[in-house]
Amino acid sequence: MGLPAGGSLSLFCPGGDLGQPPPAHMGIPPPYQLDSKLAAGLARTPMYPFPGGTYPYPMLSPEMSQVAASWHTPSMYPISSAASGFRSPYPTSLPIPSSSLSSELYRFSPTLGGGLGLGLGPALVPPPSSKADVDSYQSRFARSLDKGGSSSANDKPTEPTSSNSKEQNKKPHIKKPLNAFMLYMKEMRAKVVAECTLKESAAINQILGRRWHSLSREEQAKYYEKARQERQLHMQLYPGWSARDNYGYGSKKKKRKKDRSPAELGGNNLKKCRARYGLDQQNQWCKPCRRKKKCVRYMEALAASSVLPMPQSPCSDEDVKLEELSDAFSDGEGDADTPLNSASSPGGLSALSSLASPAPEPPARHPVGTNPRDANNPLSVGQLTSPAWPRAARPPHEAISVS
DNA sequence: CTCCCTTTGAAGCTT
DNA sequence: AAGCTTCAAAGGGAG
Repeated sequence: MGLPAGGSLSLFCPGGDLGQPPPAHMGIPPPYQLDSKLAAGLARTPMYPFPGGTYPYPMLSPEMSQVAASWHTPSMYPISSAASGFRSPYPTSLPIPSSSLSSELYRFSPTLGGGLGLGLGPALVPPPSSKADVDSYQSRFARSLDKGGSSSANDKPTEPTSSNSKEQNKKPHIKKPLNAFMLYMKEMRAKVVAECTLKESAAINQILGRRWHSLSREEQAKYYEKARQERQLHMQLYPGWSARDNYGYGSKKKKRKKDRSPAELGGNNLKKCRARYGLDQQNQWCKPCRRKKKCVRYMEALAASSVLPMPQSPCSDEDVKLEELSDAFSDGEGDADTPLNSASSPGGLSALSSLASPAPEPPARHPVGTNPRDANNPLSVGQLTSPAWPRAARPPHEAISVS
């Protein structure tokens, strides 16, 4: 599905030498934060299999390295002050450097920064030193938020300024500040897209994820610093804001990847069709499941079992889609063997990453696209320099995979 | 039209 | 405290 049809992604990005994923600074934590999470993250494996033996993007080629270097030229990150501070622990106190403010503002006010805000020079916009300025930024930001609809509970800083009731319904919500990787993605996405004909965000993000790992510490530090500044500015702009405010935002994505272990929830009845019937009995699946939508049976079971109603996505496509992905590599038999959960969700991954131990054991299973049985798989354990799948402990729910 | 995918990281929530 | 979940961006794909 998410895969570029046809498989051979090399077509999408000529000159790709990504078959040699860069260990780069694998395991090197952010400069200011030596936590296991990142280390775990560094070892993640892309979910998009890149069949055909080549990782289709030249992100790691020397050529690209040069490009990447140019991307981080001072002109792009004129925040030399910030850069200079990367090495040392951050001065945790405000005030935020003006550079950071501007970097933040581009995001809060798209009109200021455009899509690739990071590319903006810092001093383009003065920091919201005055309340009027802050209000201005807030309102701009709020206006930029309506695209997804919202049901956020809080939203104190931004009241619905829109005229129509529809927009009032979906109160603009204050979005989370971008983290380092998100900032990086935002900046680099266009370049990756330009270099490759590939446009699918999922695939692009995989590339960006790998590139992220290939970045040097200093390069990553820039983004961590940026992210930190974003957070600080965000706190300034919206003192009372909490990430919790956005939970359930838009009524979608809610618990997208939540119920990963139906068994835990109540046995077979609470299994989704895929888990209950297996791949080879898809004809038994409920219609939504076949369509990769909510599993009605699951929903019913949930309701019947008085478990909290699941507003979303019980029939997580994770499994299904990953099946499909994994099927591209190994037919069927490996299904239960595929790291469905790992592959699936951001949440799952995050959770998994948090499980990572400093010295992860060799992965018991192989992420999609790293099937060692596939000798041609560029992402196979043998070929990857970063096979260390962070999951030292296998999530129990993997057992629910249909065998 | 709506939701999913896919990535990492931050933060909230749950146990 | 540790583990888990959600959300942040993005845009094509799929139903």
